[in-house]
Amino acid sequence: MATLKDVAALAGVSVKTVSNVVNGYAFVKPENRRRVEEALSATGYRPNLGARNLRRGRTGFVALVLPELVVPYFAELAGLVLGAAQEHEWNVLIEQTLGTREGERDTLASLGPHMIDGAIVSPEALQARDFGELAPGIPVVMLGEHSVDLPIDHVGIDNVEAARVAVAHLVGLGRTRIAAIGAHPHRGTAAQRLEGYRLALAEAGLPVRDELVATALNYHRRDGAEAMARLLTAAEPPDAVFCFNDLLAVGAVRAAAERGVRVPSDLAVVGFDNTEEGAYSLPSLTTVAPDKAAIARAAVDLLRRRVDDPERAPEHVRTPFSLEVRESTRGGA
Amino acid sequence: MATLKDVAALAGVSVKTVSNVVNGYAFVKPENRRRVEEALSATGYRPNLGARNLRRGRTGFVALVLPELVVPYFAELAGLVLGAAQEHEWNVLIEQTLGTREGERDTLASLGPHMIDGAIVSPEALQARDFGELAPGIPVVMLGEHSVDLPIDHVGIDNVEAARVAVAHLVGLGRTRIAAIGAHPHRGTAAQRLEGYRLALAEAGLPVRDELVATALNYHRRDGAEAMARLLTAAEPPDAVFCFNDLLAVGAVRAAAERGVRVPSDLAVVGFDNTEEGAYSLPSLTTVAPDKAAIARAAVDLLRRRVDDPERAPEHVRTPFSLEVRESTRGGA
DNA sequence: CGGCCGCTTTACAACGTTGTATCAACGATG
DNA sequence: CATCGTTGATACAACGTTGTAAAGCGGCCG
Repeated sequence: MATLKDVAALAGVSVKTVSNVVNGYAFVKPENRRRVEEALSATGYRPNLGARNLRRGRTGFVALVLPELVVPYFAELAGLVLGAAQEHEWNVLIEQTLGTREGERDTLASLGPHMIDGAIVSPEALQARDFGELAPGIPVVMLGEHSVDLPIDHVGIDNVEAARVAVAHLVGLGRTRIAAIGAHPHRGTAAQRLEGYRLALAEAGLPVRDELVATALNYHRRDGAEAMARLLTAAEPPDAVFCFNDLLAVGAVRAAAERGVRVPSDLAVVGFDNTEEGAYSLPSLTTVAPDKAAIARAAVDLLRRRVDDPERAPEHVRTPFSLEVRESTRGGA
Repeated sequence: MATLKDVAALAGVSVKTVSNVVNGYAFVKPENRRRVEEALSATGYRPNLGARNLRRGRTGFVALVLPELVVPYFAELAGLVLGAAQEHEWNVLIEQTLGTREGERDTLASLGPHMIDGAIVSPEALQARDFGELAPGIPVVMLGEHSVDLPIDHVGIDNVEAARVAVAHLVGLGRTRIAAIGAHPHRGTAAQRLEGYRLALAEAGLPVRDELVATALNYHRRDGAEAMARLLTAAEPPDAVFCFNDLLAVGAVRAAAERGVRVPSDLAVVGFDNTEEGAYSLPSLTTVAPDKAAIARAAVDLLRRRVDDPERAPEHVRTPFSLEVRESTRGGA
């Protein structure tokens, strides 16, 4: 592998002159520039980024820390972050937390100080809170959960309002026994969506029944199916359900179908995340659609600004969302 | 950020002694070891991986190059590769090709020689062929496509046989007008699955009808739906369809449903990849199930061995698969 | 007692790059 | 003609780490 030294020797100039050419320094004699460029392509020189970074103190890597890639929302988001990062000439290192905090702590602690310029973190459960101490000094942008008390940049939608809109839509269909799937003891977003759920019910003068609020410890299809199965055994089963993500909704739809409950006529279903899967499922899912591209872009932009100026005040960017109304709440009753 | 020098100063020993302690060198006087360890934790020392790697010539990074993370198969695979890589103390850098080769070439060419120890590549279209020249000298393991002529390590299932089994299953249900969705001019796997399809038909004494073989330029849900819509306009529409991945199958199922064609009674559907989505869709998808965990493990293992010994002969690892029979081919006419 | 060996530590160089200081050549200015 | 500023090139040091060679210090053996 050719180094600056090799190129310099071939071109008959000093190492620094080659470096200058490579970095576009203006004052190089045309003659020398030509010779260097020739030597560069002759040797197929590629700068050693490791060495360059060591010298410059930047690495060109950012970490994207998220729970699981198998969750389509995160996969879609990761894809968009990859794209956005590319425009900043950043390479993305993906770390899966899988819910466990220890492994996470280790990787980030060892990787943290030197190998990454910053991190975009989609926190699960408690992680948001103690992230500051976990990665001291690393520029971090947080996704999803909005913890105003933390002095950390943050991007996300208004979860309370989004949930309220979703449930209000169900109310507008005339449903009265509206269930929720996705309550979670430690997840900030879960608390916020539950809050929006309660708000919408209150606005409609409907009671909040505890037996209609189902907990989901993970947000996978299986959990949605199990929760729905439980809800359907109630004396008075729900006529609508708001699921805190699309996977839960997919599971819920299946559990309903397996028990002969028809969607949307017997049960209207709303999901969250607007994954492509939900748009193609049978029936297609009405869902809260966060602008994922905007989230990815905002996160990377925010991280860029934080890296450039570590002292700036933390910013909270609120990205837009919309409600995609599809078959799972259309027609029927 | 503390460096070896800082720690050495604090402990009153040389930089190298600290380095020795950090790296577990045996011959350090207990007294010194203790002092160094104290200084280490007092300063919260973290080795600068960039510097270490520059010195050692290894980076601890591997690239995972794949078409798109939004395709669930790749998301699931990526998750598994991340896990497998962790056991080798590798960090994974994910690159999306999005089908375009230029961007791909650039990233890998610049990243290639110095920042990654190797790459696991899931090639799309032509990429397999010219990958050797694209990333000269980088240890590479190829996924999916089996090009025996390339002197490159490779992991994958027997696509011809898998497709044959899938279509044979449809034949076994008594279907006679069996369509295929996913033919592609440049994709190696597409050619192989088509081959298996033809084989199974031939074995059953069924003709291969060109009008029943649908091309799909991408393997997204939309493409499956469009292809199915075309197939259903035929004079004699198919009574079964073998889709080259689950996304195509999901799209096909939806297109069928929108036209009142029932699955599986009117149309039996088989997918490929065994994504979770297919297991929960309505109806759930019969699908070819490659052992994804085995693929991920084999790929990382193979890469490890290649990195350790660049001269070894390329190996082709064939991972197992099975056919998951579900609702989309169960019961019905 | 001299030489050798094993343990322990250290100085030094090197990985490949870039910032800084320096120097030389040159034309312009007073 | 002396001085200055601009242009162009270079040597050197440094980023933080580790491999190498070597040296100091015992003790053991001949």
